Amino acid sequence: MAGKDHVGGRKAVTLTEVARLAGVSVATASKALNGRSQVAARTRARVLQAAEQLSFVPNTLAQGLLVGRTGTVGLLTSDLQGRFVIPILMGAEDAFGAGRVNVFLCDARGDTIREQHQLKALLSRRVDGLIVVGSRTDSRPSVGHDLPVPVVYVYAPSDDPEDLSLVPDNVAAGRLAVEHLISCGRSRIAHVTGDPSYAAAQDRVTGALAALDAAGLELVGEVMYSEWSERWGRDATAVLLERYPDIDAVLCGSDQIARGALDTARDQGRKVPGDIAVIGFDNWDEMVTNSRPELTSIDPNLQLLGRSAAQRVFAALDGEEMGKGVHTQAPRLVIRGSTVARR
Amino acid sequence: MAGKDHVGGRKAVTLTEVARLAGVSVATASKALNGRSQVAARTRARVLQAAEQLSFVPNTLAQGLLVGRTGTVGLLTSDLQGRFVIPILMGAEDAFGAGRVNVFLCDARGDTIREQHQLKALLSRRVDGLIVVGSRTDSRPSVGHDLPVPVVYVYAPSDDPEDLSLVPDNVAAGRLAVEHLISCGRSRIAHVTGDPSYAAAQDRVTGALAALDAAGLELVGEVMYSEWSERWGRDATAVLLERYPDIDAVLCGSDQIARGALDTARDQGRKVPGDIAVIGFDNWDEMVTNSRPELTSIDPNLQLLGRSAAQRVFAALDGEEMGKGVHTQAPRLVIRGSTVARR
DNA sequence: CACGAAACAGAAAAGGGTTTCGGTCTTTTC
DNA sequence: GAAAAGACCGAAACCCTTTTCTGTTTCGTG
Repeated sequence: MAGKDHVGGRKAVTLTEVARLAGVSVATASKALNGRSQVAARTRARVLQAAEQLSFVPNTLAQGLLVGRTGTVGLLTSDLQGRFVIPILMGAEDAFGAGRVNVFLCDARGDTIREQHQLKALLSRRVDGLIVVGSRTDSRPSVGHDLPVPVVYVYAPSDDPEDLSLVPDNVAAGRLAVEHLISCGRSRIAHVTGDPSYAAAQDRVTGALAALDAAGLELVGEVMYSEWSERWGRDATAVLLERYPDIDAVLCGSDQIARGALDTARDQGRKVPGDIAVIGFDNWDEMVTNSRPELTSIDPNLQLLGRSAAQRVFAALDGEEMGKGVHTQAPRLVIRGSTVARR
Repeated sequence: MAGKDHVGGRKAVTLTEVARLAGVSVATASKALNGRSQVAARTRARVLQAAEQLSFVPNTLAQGLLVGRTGTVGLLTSDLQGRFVIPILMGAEDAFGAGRVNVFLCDARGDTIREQHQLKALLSRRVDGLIVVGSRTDSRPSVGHDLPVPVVYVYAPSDDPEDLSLVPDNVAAGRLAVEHLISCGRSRIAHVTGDPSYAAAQDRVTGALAALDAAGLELVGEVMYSEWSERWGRDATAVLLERYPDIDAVLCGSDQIARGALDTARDQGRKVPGDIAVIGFDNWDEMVTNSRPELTSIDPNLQLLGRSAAQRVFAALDGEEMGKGVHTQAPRLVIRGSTVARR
């Protein structure tokens, strides 16, 4: 008997066994366990005790077969590795966890074939909904328009305007950053950012330039594009300080670049934030709290984004209209020592 | 018809509908789709075409109901946030993805009640196996001994020796680090590490001391414990350099601490690796490649750990003996510029 | 005591797929 | 020409749970 299902374990208990032990029919057992009213108190107690004794757990799959809902959602990501996916995932898992929904996690590793495969697997599991999470804010191909379940795209929007996409508002983020720098009394602001092929980079530039324009200011020099690394932050800032020694703020396209900027400023004896203010994007905890000084950053509120996605799927399940188009999530400014001196 | 299931979608297609379209019984349709031999070639073609036309996807749940297997595995983590869980998760998801197993992801947020809840949910979903991932290498309470499915603990071992646990070998890691420093000609080695309540910290110390002992050396000063942060790395290294100016290597308990050490060394004009070698643990990509110089580190091979866990569950499903006790995963030394000068 | 009304228990169907078994139709062989 | 063999298809059972509907018992009341 042992070792039949697996070593040391027993097969899962079914309602039939509970009913037999309690000496009732499965129908009665079901009603007793689900609090239906057509069961005598004594009978109910007997059933409950039997269920307890066998540590019975109802088979959600069989339940789902009846109801037509599985209470599961597929979360299809293209890049788990990436920092941005995790907070989104947590937000979604959190929102779902509250109701009794479980999440299937699939990582396509950025491979389209693989993604199709995973998609099919999820549909065959009859997920009630689908959340597609990308690793860049650039638009991505839709997974299809006439799927039997609602789909929400997060972080990376779908290229099909009929789909619903939830993305961080990087234009607002750029604007917010510059407004903060200006409010700190800065006026000679330079911008070092990452890979120009990223929509995130372009959007932040757009927002930053708009905010500068609104204040009657201009960016110092050209936007410096390259890669999202500390190294580039260091190198670019070195060039910047040589070419424009009088800048009083560096707007950095990511927290990593910002850390590089802080390092170079420090190396060259420029005080932060006294001589130069530095601000980053992403509010990546480890980067932001370990630098000297701690880094002011724009938080894209990714966890909220994940939660919203989950709520949208919930709503769609309840028959609500799904909505479409790209919706943005407002960012949040987190002020630390790199722009405002600590008393 | 539209908007019945959800906006813009259609209900999932069942085998019955395919059979009707093909003009055969469900039995025949099933056999045709599954390559059974008792179907005429022409009939089979008709069924396949019908399935194609309706884009039929078989209901894995219904299949699982028959077979008694769902082809799903629960992955129960206590802390998704943590850096260590993700690589493990990826390794497992990867290994499972190859076979047709899908992963339910649950995050208990470090809450025991919540964990029990999730566990019950997973069992009610009839997962075929369970992987429990912790965020520290300290042992954790077993989720129970007589569950109807095989369970593997990863990173954080179970406190029940009857359970199977897979953990990184931190003793070996400590040893490996010191051996590397010695092989680089270092002999005056100090150790700055994190929170002493972490088994990881203690184990690495054990390994390090053993390696020193084997080489006839002694640690310079006491082990310096505090927290796993860059700040502590900086402060501790400053103290160290003042108290023992002649040290030629700092063994750091994490990559973060090591980055702090690098910063302080740089501030004080000590050349790395010329004057002082620095080595960290975890091989955390962003930390390790962005420092000046790049950081030598011990990689705990977490992805392999996740993969092993998946394979163990697979094996158990195939009726193999589960095994028990704590098994360790050998670490890997990754040499970079902080211990060996780049030509 | 008899009748109606509750109260309670159980049989059966449903949900989607697979499999077994039995039946029909065609083909081969003597 | 008849019997045996094979090829092919379909009815029905099964997995597990819920729900509806029917049947039985008990109780209260006239």
